[in-house]
Amino acid sequence: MPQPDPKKTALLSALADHVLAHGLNTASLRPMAAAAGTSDRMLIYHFGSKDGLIAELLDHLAAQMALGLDAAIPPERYTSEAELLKDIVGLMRSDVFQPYIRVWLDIISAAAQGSQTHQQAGHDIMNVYLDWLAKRHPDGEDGAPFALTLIEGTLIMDAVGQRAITDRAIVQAKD
Amino acid sequence: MPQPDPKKTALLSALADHVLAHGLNTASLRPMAAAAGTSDRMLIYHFGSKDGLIAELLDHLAAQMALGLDAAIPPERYTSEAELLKDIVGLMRSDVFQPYIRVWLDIISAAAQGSQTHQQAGHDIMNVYLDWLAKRHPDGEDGAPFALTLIEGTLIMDAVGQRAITDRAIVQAKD
DNA sequence: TACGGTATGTAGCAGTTGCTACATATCTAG
DNA sequence: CTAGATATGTAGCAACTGCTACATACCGTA
Repeated sequence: MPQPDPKKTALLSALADHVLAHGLNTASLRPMAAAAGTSDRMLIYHFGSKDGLIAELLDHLAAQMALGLDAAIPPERYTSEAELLKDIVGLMRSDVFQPYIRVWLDIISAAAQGSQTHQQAGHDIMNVYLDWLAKRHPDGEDGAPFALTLIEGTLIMDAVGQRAITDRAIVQAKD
Repeated sequence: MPQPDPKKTALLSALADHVLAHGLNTASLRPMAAAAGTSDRMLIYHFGSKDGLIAELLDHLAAQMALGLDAAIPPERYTSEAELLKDIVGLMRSDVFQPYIRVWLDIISAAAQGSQTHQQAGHDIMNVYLDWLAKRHPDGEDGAPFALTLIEGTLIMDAVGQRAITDRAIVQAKD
């Protein structure tokens, strides 16, 4: 019983835009509602609670980002891990993906604090990303976990303005 | 003019305990004050603003964790990168360090959202950690950036309950 | 003993939080 | 045509946010 529910989907799109622009963990109902052209009252009505809203919103965002990833790097196997890593890091630093990275790090932070909602979403997203990588990595499924972990590390480095460390790390990945 | 200011230091210790137990980004003045045996009024008086408090608190926490790291793994050079990584990941998963990791991921999240205070602290912490690693890594300064980035990645994997990916990644680091 | 900085308690302000009560519209099925 | 679900607006609640005004205490110096 997959119910697309166009109303909710429209809301989620507007909410996603707002969260990508203003952050996830600091988002509160009233500003979100304003951005979506409704009231906090309506958000609770449709999603039951803020937590319910966040759960659906994270699904929506994950699907959105997955589409973007496929479009940016088609599923063809690289011959060099270093090249793959370089392309991905470049992608993550692009204006298109930066907002998603910010939300992603918000998810991580909330998950680490014990939020089941965020941990669940993060867990699923990682599985999708792992598959995505396995299709492109020279070593397929065998190389994906390592590459994925390294890429996540680069997100942290970049977030605190340590791009130089990122850059030195990825060239040394396979030497 | 280094002013240790024992009053502030005592406050910071209590505040650090509270933040390690309850999270950084969700911490507000009144609960913190209660944990430190004062009032929000006094915290503002001593630190000027919440942001000022956070800045000093992050310094305090960073120094505290640096001590813990030195105590846990003395500065002796490993002969195997895999062994070093394994020990560090084990350390980061220990009950002693888990609270610091949670705070660390809070710092990352806030830094990514553009907080100068958090980005600055995160930047400095990474430099300290890089030095720490260089003294223990088989390849010294040449190997530290790679190892550091990989370790940061493992923190994210673990946070979303994907320890299996972490484990597969670190055994493949040097093969 | 009077004075001036340091320190601290009590109240409070204006704004925000997630969420609810209640009334009312709109739409759909019998 | 009418009953019941679906949807939406208006108000409001109690708790909490960072921060400030103000009055008062302490405490070393002159």
